[in-house]
Amino acid sequence: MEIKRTPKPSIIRLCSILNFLEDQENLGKENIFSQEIGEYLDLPAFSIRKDISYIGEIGNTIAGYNISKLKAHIEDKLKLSGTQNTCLVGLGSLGTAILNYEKLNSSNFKLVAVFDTNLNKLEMIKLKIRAYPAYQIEEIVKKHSITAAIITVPSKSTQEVANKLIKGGVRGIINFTPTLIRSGRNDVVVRNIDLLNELRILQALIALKSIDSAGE
Amino acid sequence: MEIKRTPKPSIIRLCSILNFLEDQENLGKENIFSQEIGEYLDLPAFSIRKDISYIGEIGNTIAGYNISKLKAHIEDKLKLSGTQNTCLVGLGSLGTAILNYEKLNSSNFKLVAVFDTNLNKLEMIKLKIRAYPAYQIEEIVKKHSITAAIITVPSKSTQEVANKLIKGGVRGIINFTPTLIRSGRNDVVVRNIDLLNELRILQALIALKSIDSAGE
DNA sequence: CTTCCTCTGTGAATATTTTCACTAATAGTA
DNA sequence: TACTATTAGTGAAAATATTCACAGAGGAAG
Ligand SMILES: NC(=O)c1ccc[n+]([C@@H]2O[C@H](COP(=O)([O-])OP(=O)(O)OC[C@H]3O[C@@H](n4cnc5c(N)ncnc54)[C@H](O)[C@@H]3O)[C@@H](O)[C@H]2O)c1
Ligand SMILES: NC(=O)c1ccc[n+]([C@@H]2O[C@H](COP(=O)([O-])OP(=O)(O)OC[C@H]3O[C@@H](n4cnc5c(N)ncnc54)[C@H](O)[C@@H]3O)[C@@H](O)[C@H]2O)c1
Repeated sequence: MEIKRTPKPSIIRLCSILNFLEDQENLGKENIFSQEIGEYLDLPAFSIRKDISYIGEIGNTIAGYNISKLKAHIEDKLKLSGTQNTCLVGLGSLGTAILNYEKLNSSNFKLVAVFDTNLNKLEMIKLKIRAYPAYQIEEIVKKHSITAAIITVPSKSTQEVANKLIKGGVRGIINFTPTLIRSGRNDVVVRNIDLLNELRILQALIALKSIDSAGE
Repeated sequence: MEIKRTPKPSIIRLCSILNFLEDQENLGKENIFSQEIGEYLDLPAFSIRKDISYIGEIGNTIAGYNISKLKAHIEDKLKLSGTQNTCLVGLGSLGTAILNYEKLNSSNFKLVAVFDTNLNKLEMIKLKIRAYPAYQIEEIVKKHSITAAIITVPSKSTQEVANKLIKGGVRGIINFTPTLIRSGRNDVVVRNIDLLNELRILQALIALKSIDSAGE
């Protein structure tokens, strides 16, 4: 059944499943059961099967899933195939760390530009990725058809940078800044990742778990 | 009503609300309406009120919410007050960037230790935070009652590091590594943050939005 | 003192997501 | 062939979360 819509949580889990499948394929595995995927993601097997079922029938009743087939299927249905031109804004300590992230290079996300206001820093880059001053964001984003961006600038510049990116045509932003971005449009997706907020969520969830288990 | 349990998504949103309240308080604001909070978080006002209502009545019908009162109330109910001893494992480029994160210093999360296997790197630290070799993780975590940890080691060492941390008594882990952690226990909370996975989720959600709006 | 206005808090309705129990497929085996 | 064992796929039930519409609170204005 093609018409059924996939719940957002399922989409997010499918991305994690994809990641796991890549690892398993690199380890030389060819087939995998929902059970095994579930163990990795700490979810029951039926939940994995349900997630996969949203994007169509693909498994085999006796050998489980063929890894490369399932991988291709998820990529296809979630529109994860094809190269996505990506950029990074803010070449401070966090931005530099992200440039070192080797796993990104082997993915379909291609870092084609980095931006910073500070020209001295720009001169220090030894990487092959072209660096530009921040005032060129809109122009370069357009020129290279950049669709996704990673923001690692000081908090107060976040919204300004986001505005420029969106104006240039970026449709997805990962924001490592503590300032939330408002895009004002519903065709732009933003994921905010803030360490302090994550720590708080962690702490609150731990407290919740304690209550849960007290009730058992 | 005290007995009602707070949904997990509400808890997570309350953490973001708290963050916003801090900013507003620093800006000198004293009172705030659910409407304003909602605009910031891009949610309807009734949703903000509902979230707050889970932790009890606190608002005023004419002036909205008193910011410092609401802040204290959220902190109290979500058990976010009190100092949490925290550590960082893996002092590479990402770990170093995180040590620079100034906002953490003004929070209740106190970084009391950093760990690395590489002793040369340990010698290079100029910070006040004590650094230890990785084999001391369990011992130091116990000694300082560390409850939360941030992992930024190479992917293959992730699970091993997590095991040591949990053995020492850590109950919350933020994992910046692409390898998911399995704690094997339900009193340990893990938040996995992987850039590549986030980019994929972004891309998949953008595709989903396109479908959505096509249907409108 | 009454009316009006605005804002919170919330029960109930709706929507979404997860869980469960079962069907069907397939291969190995006696 | 018939039986067993194993695993995917899936409707339906249950659980969870979001949305909505309105009651009630209380200050301001006349
Ligand atoms: N999410 C996390 O876990 C986490 C961790 C650490 C830091 N941070 C946040 O990430 C951001 C960057 O942190 P950092 O330690 O790398 O800071 P940093 O000061 O080292 O780097 C910021 C960089 O942005 C550049 N910049 C400033 N304004 C700019 C603009 N308008 N356009 C383009 N570039 C601009 C600066 O020149 C600098 O190179 C901060 O907002 C910080 O709070 C987040
Ligand atoms: N989530 C993200 O956005 C993101 C971005 C970049 C990198 N990463 C990931 O973060 C991790 C660290 O990245 P990096 O660029 O800082 O790498 P890095 O190599 O610069 O640093 C890793 C550090 O961990 C130390 N280390 C190795 N084994 C250890 C162990 N068993 N115990 C303690 N310390 C140990 C090393 O000595 C080194 O200092 C990697 O797994 C990388 O994939 C994540």
